[in-house]
Amino acid sequence: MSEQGSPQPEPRGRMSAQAVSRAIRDDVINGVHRPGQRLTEEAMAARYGVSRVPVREALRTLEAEGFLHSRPYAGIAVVELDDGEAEDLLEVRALLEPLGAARAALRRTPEQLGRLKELVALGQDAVAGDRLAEVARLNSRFHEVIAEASGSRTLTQLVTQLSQKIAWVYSVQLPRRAADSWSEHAEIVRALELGDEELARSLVARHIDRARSAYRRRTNVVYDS
Amino acid sequence: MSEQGSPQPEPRGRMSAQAVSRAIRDDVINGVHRPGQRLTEEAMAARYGVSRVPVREALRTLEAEGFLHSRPYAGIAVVELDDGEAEDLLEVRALLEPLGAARAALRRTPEQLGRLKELVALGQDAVAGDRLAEVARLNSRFHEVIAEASGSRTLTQLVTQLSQKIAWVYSVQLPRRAADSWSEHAEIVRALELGDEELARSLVARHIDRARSAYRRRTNVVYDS
DNA sequence: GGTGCGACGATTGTATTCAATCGAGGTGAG
DNA sequence: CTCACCTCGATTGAATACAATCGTCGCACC
Repeated sequence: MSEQGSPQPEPRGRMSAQAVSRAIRDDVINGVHRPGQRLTEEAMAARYGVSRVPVREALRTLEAEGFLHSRPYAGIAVVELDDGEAEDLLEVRALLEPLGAARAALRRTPEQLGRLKELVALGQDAVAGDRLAEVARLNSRFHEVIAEASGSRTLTQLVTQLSQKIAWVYSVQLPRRAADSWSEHAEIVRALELGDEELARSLVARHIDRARSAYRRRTNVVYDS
Repeated sequence: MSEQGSPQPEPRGRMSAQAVSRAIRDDVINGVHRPGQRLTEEAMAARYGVSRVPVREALRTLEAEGFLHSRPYAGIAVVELDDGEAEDLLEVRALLEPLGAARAALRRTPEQLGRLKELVALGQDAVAGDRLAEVARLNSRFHEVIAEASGSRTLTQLVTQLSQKIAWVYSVQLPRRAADSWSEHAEIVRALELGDEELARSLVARHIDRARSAYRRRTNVVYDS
């Protein structure tokens, strides 16, 4: 454990348990807390400027989401990523997201469509500006919003977990990025706007297939999703 | 909120946070806490014989798992099940579990095979003895063990969440049960023992399809999975 | 010199206490 | 009579304090 130079790395006012949860999750996804690293409650409390109680609640949440692992009295640590983990995540996503997209084409609200367009704009902007962490975050959010638009709470929850984990895997394992996927995102939004169920389904399926093969080649396209 | 006659309904010694989490989850699945019902921290603390702190941690865990829903200062309540929720769960499971079964056929250990055989025996016994809650629990466990045997942490986590939710949906919405599915379970175990990937995949796919159509007919087979 | 045992420090788990916020019920003015 | 406002009770959110447990280091003993 290295000494902590800065107690509050992001002093965005005093955080509550939910905010602590988000902050720790972001720090895990962005590699601030590395896989296998042990997270002591007191260190987290100091880091985020709260007491141990909200920290514990946040850690339980993240444990349930699969980012952390704990055993009684043995402490809590960041999950170690298996080699096959990334491929598993992409394979499962390849099963789930086309289904969600097809439903979203039928059920999306105008508000959701607007948010998606906004996300595409922000994403393309972040790509142009080379802001990697922001690209990853927007990517996850994009797929989460589509899942929400499917109207299925089950799909929403699962896709949200998956896309966050995928962003994590990418950021930890691959320090590169891709730009093209955001034009595919724009295509997907258009299909949703048209309400074309099968087009949305196939576009998302192809989109994710490309991400998978790009990942397999370990080259170029990353942060794709 | 009716008055609490019995402070500790299951006095299995003093519970810790993890045990409280399991206990509340079981009570939700078995309909003790009904959908929409608000769960105050103090009532839970009294019910399970601990203070509010471990209760809060358990509630955060269950919230992340999707059984409960909370908003700041608005309290925490059992999620209300949509009408389409059950079908969504079954549809997603129909996508995921055949994949898990195929992998399990290749990677299952002898220990896991033994546990599955034991579960089949226990399940058939519980069916014969008409112990509904136990049948549901064993059902979930059976599918969870197969997912574990797939060697994919992603699949394990998702299938575990799904099977528990499905047990919940069934127990809340349908007060009937089925016996036959356990003979199908036995068939699946045999395929895993043979190491036949495609047989395992197709048996699980058919198994879940039957559960889905049974559910749609709203008759006979329940607690099937 | 190696090994087993025991005490200490560190960390987690829980309880108690206090502060912040929300909603319901009452009260008074219009 | 209706509605706005305000006060109060209840509940959640957070901090502090205390107890239980684990790992490690050191020492005695074999």
